[in-house]
Amino acid sequence: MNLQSVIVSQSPEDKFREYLTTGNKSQRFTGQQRDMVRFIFSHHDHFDAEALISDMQAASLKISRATAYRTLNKLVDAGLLRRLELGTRTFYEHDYGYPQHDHLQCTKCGKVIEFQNPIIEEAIKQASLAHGFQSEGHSFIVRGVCKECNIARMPKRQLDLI
Amino acid sequence: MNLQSVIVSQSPEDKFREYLTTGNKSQRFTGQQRDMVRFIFSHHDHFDAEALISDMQAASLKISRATAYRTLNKLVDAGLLRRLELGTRTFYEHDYGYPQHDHLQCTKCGKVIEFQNPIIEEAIKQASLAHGFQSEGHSFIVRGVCKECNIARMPKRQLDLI
DNA sequence: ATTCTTGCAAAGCCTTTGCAACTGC
DNA sequence: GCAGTTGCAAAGGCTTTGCAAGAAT
Repeated sequence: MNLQSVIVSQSPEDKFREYLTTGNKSQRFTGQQRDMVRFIFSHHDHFDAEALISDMQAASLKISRATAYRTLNKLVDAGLLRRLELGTRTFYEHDYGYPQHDHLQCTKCGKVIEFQNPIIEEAIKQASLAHGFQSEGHSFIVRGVCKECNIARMPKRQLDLI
Repeated sequence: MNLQSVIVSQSPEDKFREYLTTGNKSQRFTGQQRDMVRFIFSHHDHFDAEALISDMQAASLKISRATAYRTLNKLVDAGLLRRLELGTRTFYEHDYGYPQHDHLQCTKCGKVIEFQNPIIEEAIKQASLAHGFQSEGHSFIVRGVCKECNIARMPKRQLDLI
């Protein structure tokens, strides 16, 4: 996590519980779901389903693939997680308690860097207005090479010039 | 296509031929590849592999799935096509001869609207500078509801107020 | 002739799903 | 006890790939 958290009154676990029982729904909050929520909100920055499953298994937590996928979908629906489509793979990151931001993705090492820029909201507003579009969300990913990879790739001679 | 084309000196076909033989490569330009390039650059705005295959078959052009996928990858590599990751599906759009732009995607009807805004380049510049990042490209997709779908969903009473 | 491309079908990857056993409420 | 959840393994999409036959240069 690089950005400052947003202050929230409920714990992720409570928020999820609330979601599960809101409206006409009567979904259950199971032990496995509780483990997932706790694990995700104490450990991960952004991750994909497979990484979550193996990390939880490594932490001796019981988790089956099917349940992991099913619960991830619920967590997104509940507003706890945000889906992050990097290339063609789906990653997840904290949504609840974490500010809106965008991403720089390094094509060499795969690292993902978060950044914030209010200009982007402005661009969305302008484009929406121009096309009578009602925006609901966005995905903005800048691909390139991060500072570390850039230095590593640079021949020594060029480094001297900095 | 909604935006004004960029003037290019070579035909897409010639540019692809050039790519195939540039450097140490000695790749062949086959009839099927030629059909694909011609078809894509005369018909499609943006499309996915399956749509291309069935559209070409409907036009009585011979095309096998494997070759379509292989050639699409080459066309991206050659700079003729740009990959457009919408959600978790891969679409393609013209890159050569077509200006840089971004997308509004309607979550109701699936329509994709192109827009241009120089502010976005500025945002990329700022974020890259702040993180020592060397940007190579980006993907910016705004999800929401397009004008038509918005009107269709609106009760008659509210329409009267417009 | 040589080397690359094609086409089929099989395999890969990620994700969803049918169904019987199980469990939270 | 009822309705929702789990877990397995199978199936679903989309994309890649091994290999023998075919085509471009």
